[in-house]
Amino acid sequence: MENITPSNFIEQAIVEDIKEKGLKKIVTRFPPEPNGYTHIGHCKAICIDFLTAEKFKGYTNLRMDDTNPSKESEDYVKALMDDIKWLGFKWKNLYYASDYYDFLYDCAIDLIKQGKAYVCELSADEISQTRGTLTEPGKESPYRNRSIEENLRLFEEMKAGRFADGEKTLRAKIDMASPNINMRDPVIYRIMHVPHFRQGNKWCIYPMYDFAHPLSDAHEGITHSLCSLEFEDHRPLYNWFVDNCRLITGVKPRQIEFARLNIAGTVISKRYFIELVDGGYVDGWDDPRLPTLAGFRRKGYTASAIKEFCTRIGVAKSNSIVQPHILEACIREELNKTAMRVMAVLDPIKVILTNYDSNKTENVEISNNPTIEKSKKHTVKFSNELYIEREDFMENPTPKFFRLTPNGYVRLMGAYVIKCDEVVKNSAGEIDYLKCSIAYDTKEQGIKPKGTIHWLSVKHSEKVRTRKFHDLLKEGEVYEHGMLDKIINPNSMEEHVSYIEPFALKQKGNMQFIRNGYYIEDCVLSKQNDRVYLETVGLKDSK
RNA sequence: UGGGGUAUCGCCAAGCGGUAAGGCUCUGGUCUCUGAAUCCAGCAUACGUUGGUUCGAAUCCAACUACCCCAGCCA
Repeated sequence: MENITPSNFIEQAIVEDIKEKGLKKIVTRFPPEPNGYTHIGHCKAICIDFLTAEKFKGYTNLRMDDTNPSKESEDYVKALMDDIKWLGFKWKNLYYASDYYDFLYDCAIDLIKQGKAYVCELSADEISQTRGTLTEPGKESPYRNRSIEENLRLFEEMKAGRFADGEKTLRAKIDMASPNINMRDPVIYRIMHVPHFRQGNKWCIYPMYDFAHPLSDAHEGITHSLCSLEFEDHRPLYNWFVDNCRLITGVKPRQIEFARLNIAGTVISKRYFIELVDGGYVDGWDDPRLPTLAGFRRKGYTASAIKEFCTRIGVAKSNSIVQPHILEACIREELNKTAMRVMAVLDPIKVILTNYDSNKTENVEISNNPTIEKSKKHTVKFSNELYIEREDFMENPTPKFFRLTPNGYVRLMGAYVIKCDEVVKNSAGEIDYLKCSIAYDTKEQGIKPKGTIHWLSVKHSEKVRTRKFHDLLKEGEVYEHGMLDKIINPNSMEEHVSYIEPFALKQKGNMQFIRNGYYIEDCVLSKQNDRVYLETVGLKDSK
């Protein structure tokens, strides 16, 4: 642990702490509130929490921050755990803040006994009104100076359920004139006659985050409590509880904040996801259009690529907006090496081979992944009627167009070299189909086509459903559009074969990805910020 | 106008007083049974602004400016 070179400001701080405090073990925690599914923002936090501890040979606890029973449920707990496991992280202990309710209650009693907490009878509105403003100090509550005995009795009665929701609160007695609003006698316990998903009806008072979090951290021996920037203002309060609660012994945890993740063009917000899911605008939490881990997984993203992304974007304190191309690059880099490829034609134009027997069918072997030297192959049926990509034919070619042109040659991926002999048009003057012929003797004739294109046999391909996706809040139209190599059997495919996404149709470099023919089961065209994206939908969990 | 933060290439981001890492994007070239991938090369005299200290500053000091967060009995 002595020779660790810090690679960000958090690790730097930890190295200093190790020297100054003589820490033996670094312990972090990932503390999600079980009220929603894991999203890419959580992933960043998860990576920071786990990877930091890992670097110092320490460990990370998973703690469900379940201090508000009105929002939380067991379903989310399970989903959260599944997601973290899927990412490949192993927590040392699984805890629940609710496991500490007794301890936390004792801490509150201790604070009261020290005259550092009091039962307040101000209503929520009154507390709000007496809190002061950003520029003016607050007013002290008339209940602030009750006797310790009375506070003890009242708090006991709060716990016993004598009062209605909101009637009383327990507040820390700190400083109503503090320039930091969090220090103006924050509420630490509120009355909520709501059953807790794990505690049932045992409690009707629940601790607030600001109180429960630092004490939970300290209680379970967390040395570094890493959280996002918006909690910077809470740090003095965090330290106040750790310093003032006499039940805390041992190493005091240190809170360090980092900037949360923002991705351009993507909303990362539980509230927003809930709206979309509950409103039926998306398929569910795992809709591939959502930046949830479940959505990414369904879309074919891999855990390692997502983790790589989190590593690449780094950890800092500046509020930055990461461009999605960084994530895309991570996905592409990995999937390029691992994903099985098949041919897919999105915008077909028919090719009829005049010198190929119309009753004949041939099996063509095509590599599952050309970047793998001894890649397995899959069989694709070849016949006299084919579809090629409309974009791969140009009637009046530009000088550097290497694909199919009238009287030009092009190679059909894994199959023959063909020549376009005639462009057949309909009455409207649009291309109906192309009459082509196979050049069987390319070698003899010295024909070396510069281009290679993908294709599908008309009678052996099948349509896939695609939808045009205008706006996340509107129902998309349905289009029949696009073909899929029929030979593909999803069950035989390895994990993560579904890559496509998200790429701009107009960006040529990225177009190559679809042209390379990854598996598509169902596509969605989405338009965001004037860019058109194509994403896969419908491939069920690949786990 | 109170408090807490942040400002380095199109996007992330290192740097911690000794003369601007790296990744993504982009641009050339190479190669190729998909114009992809690969490989090779290029891409900040410049670090929010203005002053100051110093032989020397992105790094220290001062004053500005811009943006973010805080007035839940949410986390």
